[in-house]
Amino acid sequence: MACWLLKSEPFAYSWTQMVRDGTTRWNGVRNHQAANNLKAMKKGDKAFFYHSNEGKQVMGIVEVIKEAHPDPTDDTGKFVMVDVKTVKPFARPVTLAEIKAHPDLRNMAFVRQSRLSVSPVTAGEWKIINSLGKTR
DNA sequence: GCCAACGTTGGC
DNA sequence: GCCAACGTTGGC
Repeated sequence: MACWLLKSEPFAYSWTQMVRDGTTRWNGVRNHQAANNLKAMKKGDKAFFYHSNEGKQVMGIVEVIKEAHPDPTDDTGKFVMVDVKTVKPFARPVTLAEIKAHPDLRNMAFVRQSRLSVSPVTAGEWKIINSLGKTR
């Protein structure tokens, strides 16, 4: 199982809405590197749901339930989306400041490349953030 | 509100 | 095919 991090602006699509919806289509990605990450996702992969801008914290965990398929909101027909479902919220959101302050997390792909909206997470990073978020 | 990082566009 | 100009994202 691979792990990922999905970024969303709370004003565009918030964790609250994710929990309310239960499942959602992760559309709107228009960056090739992010799209390549979407294409690499397999059913059953897990991902952190991160609030960018307002919030700047990891809110919880979602799971890929449908692998990359065409994004109908893309006129060019080149970009894809995946479908995800809510798994569980963190008891305590993990902030960007905490991640940057942690020696084993400060080199995470999404910290180093802040504009990348879909990024890979290593098994070690996954474990640490889970324990910080008090899930298990 | 500012600015760094980075992607895209368009002139050559 | 290069690169300057410009736009966008996202942290501060």
